[in-house]
Amino acid sequence: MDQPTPKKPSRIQQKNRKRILEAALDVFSQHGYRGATLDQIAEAAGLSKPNILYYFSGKEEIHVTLLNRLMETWLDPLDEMDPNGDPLQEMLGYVRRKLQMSREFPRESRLFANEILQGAPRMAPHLESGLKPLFDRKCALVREWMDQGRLAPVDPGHLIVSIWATTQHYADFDAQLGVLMPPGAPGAETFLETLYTRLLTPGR
Amino acid sequence: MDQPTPKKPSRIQQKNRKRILEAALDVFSQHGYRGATLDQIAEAAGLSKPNILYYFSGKEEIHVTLLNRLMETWLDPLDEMDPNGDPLQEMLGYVRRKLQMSREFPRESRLFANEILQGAPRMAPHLESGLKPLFDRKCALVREWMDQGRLAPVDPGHLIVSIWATTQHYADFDAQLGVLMPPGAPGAETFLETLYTRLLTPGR
DNA sequence: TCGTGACTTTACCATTTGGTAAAAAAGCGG
DNA sequence: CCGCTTTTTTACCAAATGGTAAAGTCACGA
Repeated sequence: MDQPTPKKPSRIQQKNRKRILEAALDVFSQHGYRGATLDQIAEAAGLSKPNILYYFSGKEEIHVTLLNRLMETWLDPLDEMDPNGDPLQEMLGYVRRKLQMSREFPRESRLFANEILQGAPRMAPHLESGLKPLFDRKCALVREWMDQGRLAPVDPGHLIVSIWATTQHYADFDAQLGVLMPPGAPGAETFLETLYTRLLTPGR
Repeated sequence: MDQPTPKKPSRIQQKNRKRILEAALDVFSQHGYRGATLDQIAEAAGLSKPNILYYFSGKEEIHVTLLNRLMETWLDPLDEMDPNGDPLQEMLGYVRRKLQMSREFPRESRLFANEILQGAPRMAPHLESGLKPLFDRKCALVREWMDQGRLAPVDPGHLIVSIWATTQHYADFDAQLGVLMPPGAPGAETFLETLYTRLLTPGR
């Protein structure tokens, strides 16, 4: 009932595709799309270049596959925000999850940042169809909370964007932060919790 | 008294170097270092490739020149923070100047972001020698203000980093924001002013 | 106006890069 | 162990790319 045309992928195929994607994530996140080469990916994956092209039709398909996989998990923290929870705690929980995700998947974060920096040439559709609706929904939720007086009023859109900005920064600008602060940037959680608590706590 | 070894650059030399750097800023900021090609830069500058290599010894020298010029102006807003001014107003003024700079020089912002994302291979020395000392100095100033009770206490380092993150985001992630919000993201100034006012206003 | 040095162009190169063809080698069900 | 499919390797290729050599062309002071 579920393999009409695409045959089931063999074990070895699954394994090698995974290895390639893993290697490609390393390379793309470090050098960007154009800066990455198939040879680099091949070496990192421990496979020959033509062998990689046996599993993927080209460089772009690898990249697109990575972006697709990324979008699946990238939006989870935002999606998990619960309309029935305590507003402030929900917001802080989101900040915490997003920061943790940046820390846990810095390569994914950089892959994303690289793509956006370059004008999102291979991801514009995803933004429109995947991110936009969720973003709008959560903006509405936040606005509702504010209207009810359960969060201090600010522009919901800018609020969410600022959360992305601050949390992603720790992954994407690691090279800069490493020069300025003790590695790992301890205290980021505390700082961001303070920041958003003071911003969002209602009633002067 | 000021041309010991390097002869004075002729008018035409000045003009063409400027054109090349202008074109290179376009190209590098859009495609990153490895994604940019000399041919692209040449075309954007309206010069032939070998002609460009008459003015610069190679691709890397153009890039490094841009980064050097960038650092000169990039730190100005932070430098302008006045120890004798009103703490909160100084901080808000810094946020405003930084945001304005991101808006006015988005290419420079992206050039910088690209370089950092890639691990700052051509800029690490600048960070250490140019940015670090200024950063430390301003952290000390902010901490002083907090100790005097003139700003609400938070980690000064994370505070400054968060200002970079939020303000740069508007330039660097333009492609993403364009999908989510009305173009130009009006209201960013207002939002950031609210954010940092609530964070930093002393006394509960 | 003429020579000389500053600037440009034309014609190339060697390497790298994404990608292909086809032969060789594994796997694997029977 | 056989035959067929899946996987991997070897040997290439055309285009792109950073860069060079050397022959012009231009500008301008004497």
